[in-house]
Amino acid sequence: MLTELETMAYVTEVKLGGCRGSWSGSPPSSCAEVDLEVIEEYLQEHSLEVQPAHTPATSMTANMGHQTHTHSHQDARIVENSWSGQHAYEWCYGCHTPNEEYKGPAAHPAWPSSQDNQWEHITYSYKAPVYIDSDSQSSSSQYQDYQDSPSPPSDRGERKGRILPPVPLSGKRKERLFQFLFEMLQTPSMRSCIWWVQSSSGTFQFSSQNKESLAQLWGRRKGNRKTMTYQKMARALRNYSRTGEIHKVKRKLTYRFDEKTLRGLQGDSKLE
DNA sequence: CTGGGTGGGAAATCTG
DNA sequence: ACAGATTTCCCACCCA
Repeated sequence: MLTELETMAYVTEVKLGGCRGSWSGSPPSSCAEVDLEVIEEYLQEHSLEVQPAHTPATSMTANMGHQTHTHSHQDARIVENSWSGQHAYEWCYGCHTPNEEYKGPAAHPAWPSSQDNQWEHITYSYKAPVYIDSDSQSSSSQYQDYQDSPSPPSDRGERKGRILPPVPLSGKRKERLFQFLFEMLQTPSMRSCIWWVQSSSGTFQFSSQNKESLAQLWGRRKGNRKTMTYQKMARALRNYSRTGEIHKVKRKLTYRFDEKTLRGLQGDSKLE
């Protein structure tokens, strides 16, 4: 198997495939498909080290590349290889190392080719300053308006997850979709799948071309029986508009974390 | 018309 | 057993 460095190099290369939109909204355009295998492996090895030795699940390589192909037996394999949802994730207290290095500002929405030391801690705790993206300071003038949310009717009220009892992770909480999404948002290598449109407001967008890959990654992480698709993942996202964690913005493939949710996600690491 | 997105109801699953 | 959080299906609607 590849060494970490090689893996990284590969990963970054794969997606760096020359595609760069300057602003936030412009997706890393026609970026090559993302190699889930590599990314997932990396994520598992680094961010999820706390996790049960995942099966040498590699090998089913190069299948997922094509997000939109139909899967049949592939599903089965995914199931087998997926680490059945047992994800050691802690919503509030992390078993992670405070990564100061993560001062984010990655001026350009470009893949940190090789200097992405950030990969080292894609743990669940990030430094507050959300990974700045293209647009936080950009000309997103046109996207100012969708701050529509008057103010969360405090439906689901307080960040139930956020303020978890200071109990040691006796029962590890399963990672939630929005947490996963946030994590991906902090992962430079996932830029071709998802990125911040305006990190300050928690607005992010999926890549039209790689959204399926991201969905599959989510599905695998959860250890679902079938392959996760963007459609299904989006359905879950829609549920969030009810509970308030994430809201849809009029823009295509764009969503926005609720303020509280975002604060929780960001502050998560500071709590330590 | 078609394809890509979006919205949701509803039932099935999983997990704590 | 039960509730919460999806997951899975499926259908309707929109818009470019």
